[in-house]
Order: sequence, then C-alpha cells, then structure tokens
Amino acid sequence: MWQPNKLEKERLEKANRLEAAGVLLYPGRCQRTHTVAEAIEAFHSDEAPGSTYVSVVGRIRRLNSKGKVSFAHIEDESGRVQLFLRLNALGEESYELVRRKLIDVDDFVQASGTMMRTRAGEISVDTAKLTLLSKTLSPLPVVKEQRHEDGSVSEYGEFKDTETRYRQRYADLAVNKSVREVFIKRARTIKALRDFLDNEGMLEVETPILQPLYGGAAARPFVTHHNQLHQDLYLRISFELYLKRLLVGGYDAVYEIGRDFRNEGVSYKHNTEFTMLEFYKAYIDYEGVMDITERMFAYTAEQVNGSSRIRYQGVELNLAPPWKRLSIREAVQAYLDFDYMDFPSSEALYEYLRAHGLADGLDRDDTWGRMIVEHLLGNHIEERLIQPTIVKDYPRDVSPFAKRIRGDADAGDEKERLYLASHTERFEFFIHGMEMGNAFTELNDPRDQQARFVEMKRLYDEDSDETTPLDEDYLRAMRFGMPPNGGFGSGVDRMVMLLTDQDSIRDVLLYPHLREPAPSENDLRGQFMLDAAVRQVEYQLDLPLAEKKRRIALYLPQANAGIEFRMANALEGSLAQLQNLRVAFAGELFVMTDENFYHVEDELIEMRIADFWRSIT
RNA sequence: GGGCGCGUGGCGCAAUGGCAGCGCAGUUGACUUUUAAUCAAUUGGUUGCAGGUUCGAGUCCUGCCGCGCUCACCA
Repeated sequence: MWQPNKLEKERLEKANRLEAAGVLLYPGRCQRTHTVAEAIEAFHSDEAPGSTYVSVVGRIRRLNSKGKVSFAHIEDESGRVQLFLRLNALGEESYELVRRKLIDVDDFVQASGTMMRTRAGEISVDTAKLTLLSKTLSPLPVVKEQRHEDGSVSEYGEFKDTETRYRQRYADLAVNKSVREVFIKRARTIKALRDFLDNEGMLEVETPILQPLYGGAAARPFVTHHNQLHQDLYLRISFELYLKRLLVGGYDAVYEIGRDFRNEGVSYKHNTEFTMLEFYKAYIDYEGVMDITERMFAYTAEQVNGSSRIRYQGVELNLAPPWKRLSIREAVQAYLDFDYMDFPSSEALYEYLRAHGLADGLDRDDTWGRMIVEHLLGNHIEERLIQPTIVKDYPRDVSPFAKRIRGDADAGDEKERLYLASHTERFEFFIHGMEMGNAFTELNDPRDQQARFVEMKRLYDEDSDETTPLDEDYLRAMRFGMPPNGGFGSGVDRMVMLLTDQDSIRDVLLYPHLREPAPSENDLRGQFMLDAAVRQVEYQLDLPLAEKKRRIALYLPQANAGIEFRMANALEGSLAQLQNLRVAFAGELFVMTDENFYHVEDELIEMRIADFWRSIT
C-alpha cells in the first residue's frame, strides 16, 4: 500500500489544485508534429524566427522560473529542447501554472509554438500553448547536467544506488540516458546477429523452452510441473539437441536466439536466465564455424559501434578477422610451459601440477579433461586472453557432443596417437579474458554418441543432476542420418557487455534477477527476528524440547520467558503449522498455537485463527 | 555457501562513542533571455530490522534483511 512521502503529498496537492482549475491531468490524446530532434533540425534548415511552427511533447527535465519568463527543458527519446515560456505569450492563466510550479519537473507536457534562438544562443520553442499530458506524483531523482564548451557533459547528483536502479529500472532509465543507450545497443546487437545469420542462409527457428529432458550443456536445470499431464518439465539449459534434430529433418542451417535457464550461482558474467545464440550448419566443420564466428563478431561490432575495433574497460580490442587460433595443448605449452600429454592420466597430471604450484583449488579426483579445461585454462590462462583468441581441440571427456579430431591414427609415436584419440574438434573463444562461446564439429555417429552418453553417466554419476541425461529420442533422430555439421553457441549478454563497455551482466539486462526485496516499513514488525528463529529450528522438529528452547533463546536473546515457552509449544506441532507461524502486527508480538494465538507481552488474548489471518491480509 | 565492504531525509554524501549535518530537489517570496540560473527565508530524519554494551550508540557488539566486490560453484 502506497504511503505518500512529503514530496509526493505535495504533488498530490498540486494535482488536486490543477483539477480544481479544470486542468486534465491525464488527457487521452495529444498532438505531436515533430520529435524534439526533428524540431531542432527543422529550425536549422531555415533559421527565420517565427517561421517554424512545432508541437513537441516530452518529459520536463529542468524548470526554472525567472519571474515573468521561465525556461524548461523537455526530453523525448530523440533528445532535449528548451521551452521558452513567457507571460506575454502564454497568457496570465496558463503562465500562472508554471510560475506557481503546479507543473513540475518530471511531468509530461506538450508545447506548441515557433522555433527561435534565445539571446544566449540556445534553440528553443517560443511556447504559445503548454498542455499537461501526464502529472507525475512521485518525483524522480534529480540529476543536473552541465554542458561544457568542449561538448562534454558532467552530471551532478547522480542516481547510482545499484540496488534501487535494478529494482526500479523504469526510474533508472528515465533518469540515466546512458542506461537507455545500453539497451538501444542491445537491440541493435541482436538485430545485427539476426541479419548476419539470415544473410548466411540460416533459418531462424523456435524450439521448446519447457523440455521433458534437458541436455546440451552441463548445468543444473530448473524443474517445473505440468499439472494436467502429470509430467515434470525442465527449463532448457541449451537448445543444442533440438536444433540438431532439425538437420536430420533436412534444413541445411538453423539458428535460435532465446533464453536459457541455469540453476547456478550469479556473478558479474552469469545470470540465472540469459540470452543464448546457437547455430548449426551442415557440411562444415569447426574450422568453418571459426570463420563464421570471426565474421559475425566483426559485422555486429560494425553495425552497433561503427567499427570492428572497440574499447572495452580501457582496452582496445580488434574483433576483425583473423583471430589468434591455437590448440589448448599449445596454449598450455605457451602459457604454462609444459606439455600435458606427458601426463596422460589425471593422477600423473595432478602430481605434476602439485609439484609446480599449479594445483591450488584443484580436486585430485577430477577428470583429466576437467583438470585441463576447467583448471588450467579456466583459472590460469583464460584471464590472459585479451584480444580475441580461439582455443581449440579439447579433451574428449569434457566434450560429449564433439567429433574426435582428424589425423592419421597410425602415424607418429605413442604420444601423438594418444593425443589424436583423446581430443575432439571443439573450440571456445575468449575476449578480454571472458569466455564468449563454444563450438564443435558436431558428433553425428549415433553409436559414438550413445557411448558418450554412457561415458558421461559414469564420469559424473555422483553429481547426477549435472549429468547430461541419455536422450533416446535424440539418438533415434541421429540414427535416421545427421549430415556432418558444425555448431556454435554464445552468450549474447556477454557480447552486449563488450559492445556497450559494461563490466557487469546486470547492466545489460533490463531486469536482472535479485532477491525478494526487504519488507517495507509498512510490513509487519518483528518479522525478521522470528523468521530467523523459525528458520533455525523448522527443519529440526525431532530435537528435544530443551534443545529447541535453548536455540530459541539463542536467537531471541531479548525475548521473555513467555515467548520462549509458547514458541517451544508451537514448535512441537506440525511442520505446516510452524511454517504458518507469523508474528507481530500493530507493533506487538504474537505467537500462534493450535487454534489461538497469544499476546506475548502481557495477558492472553484469544482470537480465532481465521480472524487473525483476516486482520493481517 | 565462505570472506571483505556498504545501508543516514526524495537523490548524492558528512558526522573521535557526546546537540544528526551539508549539497541538490521541495516549500514561500523577488526577478521578462536562464541553462548546475541567482538572491532571501524555510520544511523534511525512530540513521535497513531486532536486541546488547554504555551515563550516552549513526558510530562498538550479536543476530537478521538487502546490495556490491570476491572466492567457491558454473564445459
């Protein structure tokens, strides 16, 4: 329930006064002959005063009255323009609304008049008629700008509290123009990707987000349930298996841009839901995918920023092809100065890494491939790959959908034969130390694929919800014949980060995922305290009563004996009852038991539970 | 989940354990070419929540809530 603060009460009062004066606060229509930018442009082409009549609309961003003349800036999406407001031109009645500030900064207005240049030289609308389009009841944070002679703009009193900005993104956008620009570039990025892939002759498709079986990546999924079908469904963690089925169906190349969901931690480069781009193209291998990748990134950067050279976090990055390409084996040789093929088992590799101080944070039971990819590449090399770099030829056990690398299995020595047998045609690419995507020559041998599923199951059994489950239908599709093909997947959000120079994924998502906000001051008091106590004991109903009391006392040190005793009584009840335990309204503590709940501070107050719930809902 | 940091009027920020302050915004008034307008006066805070220590807590301690950074997790 909205409790207007002082500023809001003042605006409500103004709204009442405007309505009393016959002003419509939220009229249904308006008239707009020019956007702000168009109005300025129209004046530029013919600077004759009084000849360019415009009707512009927008939000007031600055308003200052100088007695019988006032100045305002209004802003629409195209830009800002100044309104020149004179008593003479507007008339007593209309001008009074401005002078008495019944029209506020943040209100939406329509201004009609002729274009002019003020004495100070600023192009303005000499306003003959000012109409309110929408009255603002809550003021936005105030940000003042100063334009310097060199054209730069400095801001005073920014709106920068990250939590409020994310939770109230509308206010963030309304106030911070640079934030609006990020999401314009985001839209342009996605459009450029579509254009590029369409021009490559790929077909855009849409595949299920709710999947009966998840797969295509190693990540924990979200689970949901279809009531009528009595079926559990997973939110997809990748599109891979559904897209590749379509190659069986006869399309040469398909792509999808959409949302994936992974039930993992969040970070500056991870969000629980994120936008993925995947494509699969028949009759090319991963070398062909590398070529497309390089061209796609360069094209998109040019479309969005006008150049394939970009600046990110102060570093110039050149996205133009060709990128540096090296195998992960070469990368380890180059950056860590040893050949991991000299240690072809996880035990031998671990011992070498431990002896050379490279084993920090490494699990000795991890698989050989994970040690190389997750640990050596992820923890020691990745951060040093600043300019676009393709790292290719990954160990087989971390690449369940990639085809084995080519080569003459009979040539070379034992080490080389082992290398060929244990590596796949897969690559990842990195820009500014961040993994940007993943691709392979796709496995299309159904017998091999089945073996990989089984192998994965064995390797990841204890971590079962991250296993790629065996997908029989996918194997069936492959048995009908899948053309050789190359596939690609990339996080679009990270690409937007690069192109907009943002260092957190949350800044390129309109509504990043946050925890439930803290209860407002209007919410029931005391909730934190009791929630804490309940959380500590609610899963421990089998504890002896004395132990419960002890723990409650621990978490409610200030509570009197009565609270502890009645809480303990409640805790002996059912789990459901316990979870329904809620307390405190009107600033006083209550504890609920079977049918009644009790006023804790002094005497017992009996009240039916139904009444209790009615009173707080 | 661990570690570190932060939370003070609408926004941005101060305040050795000792009267909660400043700027912007707001309100009232002056001003017919301002643009971070200016000038004069002025309103507004239970310092995230609940406790503790203390003569005295925004500050110290405990728990909780939220956010940020970081580590872990995350092909």
